[in-house]
Amino acid sequence: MTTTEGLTEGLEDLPFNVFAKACPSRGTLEHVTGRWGGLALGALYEGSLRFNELRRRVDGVSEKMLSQTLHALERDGLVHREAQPTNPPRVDYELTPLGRDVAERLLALIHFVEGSMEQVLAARERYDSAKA
Amino acid sequence: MTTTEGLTEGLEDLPFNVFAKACPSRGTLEHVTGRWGGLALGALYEGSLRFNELRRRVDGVSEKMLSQTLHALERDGLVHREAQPTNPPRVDYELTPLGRDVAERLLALIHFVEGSMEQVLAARERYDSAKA
DNA sequence: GGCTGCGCTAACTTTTGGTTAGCGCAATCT
DNA sequence: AGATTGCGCTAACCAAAAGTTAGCGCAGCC
Repeated sequence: MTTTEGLTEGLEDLPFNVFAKACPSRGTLEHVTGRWGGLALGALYEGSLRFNELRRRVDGVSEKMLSQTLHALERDGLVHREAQPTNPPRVDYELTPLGRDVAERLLALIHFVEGSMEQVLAARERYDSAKA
Repeated sequence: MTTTEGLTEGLEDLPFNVFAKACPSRGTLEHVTGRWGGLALGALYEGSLRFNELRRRVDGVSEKMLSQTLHALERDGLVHREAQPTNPPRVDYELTPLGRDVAERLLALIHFVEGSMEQVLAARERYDSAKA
């Protein structure tokens, strides 16, 4: 893309390829699918939320991680951050159009996994009892 | 589900909910969307592969992590592992039907992200130059 | 007038991920 | 013939990421 890169050997037709170690898409994918990134995007899909609202929605996330995660997503252009310099500060987060598109795909995956959990748990029991 | 569980407080209608800290679906989602889980599923979508074939495909993964990742996916019933006790050992991995369904959704997300990378990179430049 | 909530950030600890080395044997090069 | 590489791991160790705790300054509530 930029100038000097040899990281798409054998895949010249596709500009970006997650399977290549140095491809920037891998980093973005990690932001999106990371432990908290996915849940944050999922929660924001229903509408804009303030920081602590989001925090309560995403059960178990620490302030540090949520803040970090949101900054990464904002930098990648998936989330828009609107801070009002009032006191106490009010900061709203909402998905950008690109973020919505990503969140849709993500939610399709999330909901599918949720819906498959019985199968998954059954598979685990089989696996564990076979190995025991 | 099994017998004694009180982890879906306030969401009785949905059996599993990733947003709840203790929900087992969160763990499975992490296996699926984790750094290597996603790439492994993506690579296996094209067909069954041996351990080291997979390792070469997923650029940058260590043997330890790949092995670990595959075991988790196997336990969750997404990947089938077929080991032949020959020497040198031959171990083939392939997706289960459930794994295919998951991989399809995942690939939709992955390909969308790959296709959006120019926008993402542009957003990053904007963000970085604004903050500088 | 003391307490909580707001949205963070800095310092520290724990957990996780990653790296290196080795395993025993078979097929492949020299 | 002898050395070298590849196979699919695992154990031991080390670096990086995530989690935890504390604190910020002010506004509104009790």
